[in-house]
Amino acid sequence: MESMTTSTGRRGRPPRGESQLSRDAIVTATLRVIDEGGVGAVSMRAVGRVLGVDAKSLYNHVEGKDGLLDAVAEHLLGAIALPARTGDLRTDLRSIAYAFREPALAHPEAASLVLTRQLSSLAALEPVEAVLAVLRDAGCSAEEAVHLLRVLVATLIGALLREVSAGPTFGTIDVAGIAQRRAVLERSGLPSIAAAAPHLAQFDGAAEYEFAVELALDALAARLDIA
Amino acid sequence: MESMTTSTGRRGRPPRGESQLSRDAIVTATLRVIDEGGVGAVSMRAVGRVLGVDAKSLYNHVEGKDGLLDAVAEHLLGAIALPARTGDLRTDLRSIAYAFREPALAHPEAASLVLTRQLSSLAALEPVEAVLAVLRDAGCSAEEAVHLLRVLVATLIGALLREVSAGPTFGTIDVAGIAQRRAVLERSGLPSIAAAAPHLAQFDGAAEYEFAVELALDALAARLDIA
DNA sequence: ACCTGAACACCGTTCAAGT
DNA sequence: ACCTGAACACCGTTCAAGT
Repeated sequence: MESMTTSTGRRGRPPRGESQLSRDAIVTATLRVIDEGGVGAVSMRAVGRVLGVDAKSLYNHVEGKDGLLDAVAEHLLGAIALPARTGDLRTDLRSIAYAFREPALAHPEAASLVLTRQLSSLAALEPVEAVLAVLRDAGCSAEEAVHLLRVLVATLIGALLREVSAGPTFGTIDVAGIAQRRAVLERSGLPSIAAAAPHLAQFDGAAEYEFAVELALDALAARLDIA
Repeated sequence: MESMTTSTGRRGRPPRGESQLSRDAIVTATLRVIDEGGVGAVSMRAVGRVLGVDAKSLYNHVEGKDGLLDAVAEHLLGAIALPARTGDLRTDLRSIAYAFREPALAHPEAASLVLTRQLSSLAALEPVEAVLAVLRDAGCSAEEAVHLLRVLVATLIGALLREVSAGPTFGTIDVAGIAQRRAVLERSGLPSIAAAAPHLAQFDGAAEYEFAVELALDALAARLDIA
């Protein structure tokens, strides 16, 4: 048993290039930890374990645990596949909105990192550039473009945050679960909630996202027409 | 020095009612820890220290650390002062939106708890009831009311999350800071970002929130007219 | 250039022992 | 009913010692 561990009781760097640690490998390993146990399961030791390496080795490639989580968030942001522009405002913003959702759904447990952390890297700027470019093309001023960008992003982040934190337990068509939530809401004693209970007890992430995107696009288009 | 500590080396409950631990006192103490050091500074031991009590005593009033953070979030939600209804859709929703922002600003470091955690308590339902009641009065169906509620909440949460995480370092009128951020953005090599740099480098939380609220109200009112 | 042993000051939580 | 000592299995991080 003991002979299988990489640690041979010696000290210092292992004799051959058997570990091949890299920032990218670390990020991937962290994503695996997150996918399996959520962000709360991330620890330097847990990530090291996945890589067969001591936790302290990570410090050579990443700025502590916080830097590690930043790196994961940046990786996900970089994974956004920005669509080619067509020239139509609604089409283009809609495409970006859905592209933004993709990495969040691929790693739902990690999504809050992207949505919550303040990132200043270049990876974070690319999607911003894409939205601004579309808005500028539609003829709005730099100042207005920034404000509209921020409202749009706020809406998307809020919607995604709900979707990923509602999670599979809420989202699925689990008849028993829906019925139970509905019953709780009906018993709340709050009239409007009781009346809306059947709809409050359900949640279709895709449909809600679409609704939010279209409403935001409506508002945005209306604002640009009078501007 | 040692004589001042409450621990006398003995075991068991202290002789007199000197600790007076309660769920409420614990929540307040936790808020103090958060205000001073952020959510990351919260630990059972740190909260116990504020109260002059052993960390393990908290377990008699709160379901572990997670339950503690839930309790804080619920406390903040309960602190929302819901306005009286006037009967005008825009006026009423606007008032609720600003009421929602208040506790977040009072404890900016704690805001993410409210915005991020999934709460199922009754405290969390009151604001929902308020919004639904206004929407129902305006004549929209239960189903549409739920969707509009969710978009509205998503927008507010997204906007607040940005505001509190942008923090005082970003928000203030720190001329040097603004200039520096602007320079970074201009050097990014992304054309639309460079062009909008002066506006991207600045952030006025109150103004942005107002903009987001008005845009959301516009969209909402437009949707209700044709429904 | 990069990995680890030793070490430090922390964590959350259980449970039995006390009052 | 409620508080704590003892105890356990964890944390993040520094730094010098190794290759």
